[in-house]
Amino acid sequence: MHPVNTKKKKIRTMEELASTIGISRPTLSRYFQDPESVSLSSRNRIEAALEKVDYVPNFFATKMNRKSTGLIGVIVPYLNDLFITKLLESIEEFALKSDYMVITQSAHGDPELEARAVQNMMSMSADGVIVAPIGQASSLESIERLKDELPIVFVDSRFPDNFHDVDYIGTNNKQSIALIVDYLHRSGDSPIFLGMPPMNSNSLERELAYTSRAHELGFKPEIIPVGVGTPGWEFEEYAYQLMDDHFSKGAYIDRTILCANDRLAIGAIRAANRHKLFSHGSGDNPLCRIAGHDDHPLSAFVSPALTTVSQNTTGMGKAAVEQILNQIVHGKREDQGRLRTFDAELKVRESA
Amino acid sequence: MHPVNTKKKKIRTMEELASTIGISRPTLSRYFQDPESVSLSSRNRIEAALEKVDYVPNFFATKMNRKSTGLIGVIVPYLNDLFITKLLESIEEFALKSDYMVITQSAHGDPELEARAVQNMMSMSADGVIVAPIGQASSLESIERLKDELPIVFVDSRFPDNFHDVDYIGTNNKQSIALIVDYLHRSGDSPIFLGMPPMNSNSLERELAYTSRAHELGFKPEIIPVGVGTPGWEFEEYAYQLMDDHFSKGAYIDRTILCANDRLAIGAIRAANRHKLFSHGSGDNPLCRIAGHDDHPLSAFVSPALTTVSQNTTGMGKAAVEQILNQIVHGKREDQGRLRTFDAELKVRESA
DNA sequence: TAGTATCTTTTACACGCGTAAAAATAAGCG
DNA sequence: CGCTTATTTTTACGCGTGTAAAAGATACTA
Repeated sequence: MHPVNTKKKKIRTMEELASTIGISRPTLSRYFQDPESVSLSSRNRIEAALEKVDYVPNFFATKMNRKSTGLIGVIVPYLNDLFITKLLESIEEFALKSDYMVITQSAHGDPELEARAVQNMMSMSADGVIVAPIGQASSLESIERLKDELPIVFVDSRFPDNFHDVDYIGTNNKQSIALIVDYLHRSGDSPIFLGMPPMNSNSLERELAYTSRAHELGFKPEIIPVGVGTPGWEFEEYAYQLMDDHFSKGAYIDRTILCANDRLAIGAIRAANRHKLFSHGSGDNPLCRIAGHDDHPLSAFVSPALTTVSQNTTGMGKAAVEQILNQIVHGKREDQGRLRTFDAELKVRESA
Repeated sequence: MHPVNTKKKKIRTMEELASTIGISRPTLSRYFQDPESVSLSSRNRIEAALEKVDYVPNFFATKMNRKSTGLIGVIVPYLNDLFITKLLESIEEFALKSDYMVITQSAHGDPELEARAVQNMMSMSADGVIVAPIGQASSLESIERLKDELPIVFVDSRFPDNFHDVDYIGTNNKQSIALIVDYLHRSGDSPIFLGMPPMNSNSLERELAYTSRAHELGFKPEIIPVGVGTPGWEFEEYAYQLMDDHFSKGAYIDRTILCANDRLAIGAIRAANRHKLFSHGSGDNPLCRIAGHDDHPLSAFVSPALTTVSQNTTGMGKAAVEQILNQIVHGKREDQGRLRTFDAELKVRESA
């Protein structure tokens, strides 16, 4: 299979290509935007030529003088989280299906980088921007400016006290937390709650949902106090340290711990394993139970496999794209943003 | 803290801004590229004006008629892998330090999307492109074209039989595998090898390194045959299914298994746990040992914690940026690409 | 076949900014 | 203060493409 070194002739500009074909450049331009907009004869000549030639339209020139850039921006808080990357994959999948190109920028947990990402999106005149904000630390000012300029949609997390006119796609935390709380409550000990440091809206919403459901079920909610120091974005490590500390003191060792997300749960499970709180194989009931939230891709692979509730990342990605496209097409900016929340499904595995 | 709604005046073009300041546009243009290139008096007037105004330069126009776009493209095979995202974070960190903007495109494991990503990079005239190819399935043709047009660097994985003139940054698989093989060999049973389906260069290199080291140490290398069916990119699931199957038949249950990467190891550990192959707490020696490769961010959190060797992602990201910048600045395209491989460190934890 | 409606292509201009060359200003110097 | 040189600013043009308006081609009717 020796590759025939048929180096195609390199063409640099549309002008050049047009003249070699023998048509005018604007005709070619229109062909690239919609092959149907050109007569059949021209189309055939163009496509024949494209076979024998190596031409890539200039990205900047094509986007420059155009009402719609065909770009959808995505701003994510960080990348070292498989839930976020799953969401990102889903967004890209559906954006591509609608012939949009996705430009992704990660804030790497840094508000300044998030602000810069916002600038980039405005600078590129993205048709719309899907934002998974880093949370409380976000620069509201910069996101405010983004909102004034471009259609935006929040996904995963939002700002409950601001941006009421912005669409939001997320998990129905009230439902998902109730689902897992109910399960834990009826299958054993009532759960206590391990939250994340108050970084984004999910953090708060899930804690409130837990408390509220506890009251409805008639047990006393109990929340593990957050640890000291700055936990950063290393959720597993944070939860591990915190719970290892507690377990060492004999605290919580026989409790059912509901974690605000799977990454925390994975850290907590690690701590529990270190203290042998799961008595596998020895017949008796485990002392400790741990449950999570999200259905993180690796949650089925830890031991004991994590009982959790699944977030519908595919649905959320699809919905985020739909909402942003809706704004792009209809240009509607209503007083009240549309909220689309997705119900979670219970994933009973081994840890609870 | 009611935000003072000091909506800054929106300025759309540099022309507009220049006229409100009272200087010419080119002066402003030069200020944005290098504030020092403008006289102090102009600089002060410009900076004073920028305080009171909301202006973002047009991304496309600024990149269009310029020899250097200031863009570094990064093409990754997929995003659902924390090793890749760690690498990505490192690349972005160092690119930003050199005032380059990073454009990331994921192939999502699909050769067609990878080819499209390549097109995008050429279309955007990135100053250089860092490519972590999806591997054997990659469209060599499209990467070849990319190489002809722009400076490129391979990272993580490469094409051993082609592209000898392309720089490569990766892990020194020979060293890293020897490191872990030696450790396993001297601390217990000699390891057998669980590879990944032959998808990228690491797959092959690590298997060869294992075999070679086995011969040097004087034990017979043994490689677990790859499973049937298309394993896709779900390494954990693949390894879990494969090893669960073997363990069910009693195969390999008392062996030391070296996995080609941590994601496989996590799947294998899960299978081993299901078959209770790690007899924790019962005093006797574990029947089975499992080791990985990469030091995946979650490998310390599975149980038993994964013994592995760490890839230096930070160093690799830094080196990748350095190499691409080197090509950009010196424009050198030598016959032989520079290979920079990083040694790994042993991370002894619990699983072996 | 002339005339009109329709479809296609081309001409002509615009987009927002970079940059080389020209002009203006400032600085140095006797 | 006039002249030369160094520095800064401005003028003028170009980048590669989109797109509205004008021109041309085609089809259809009477």
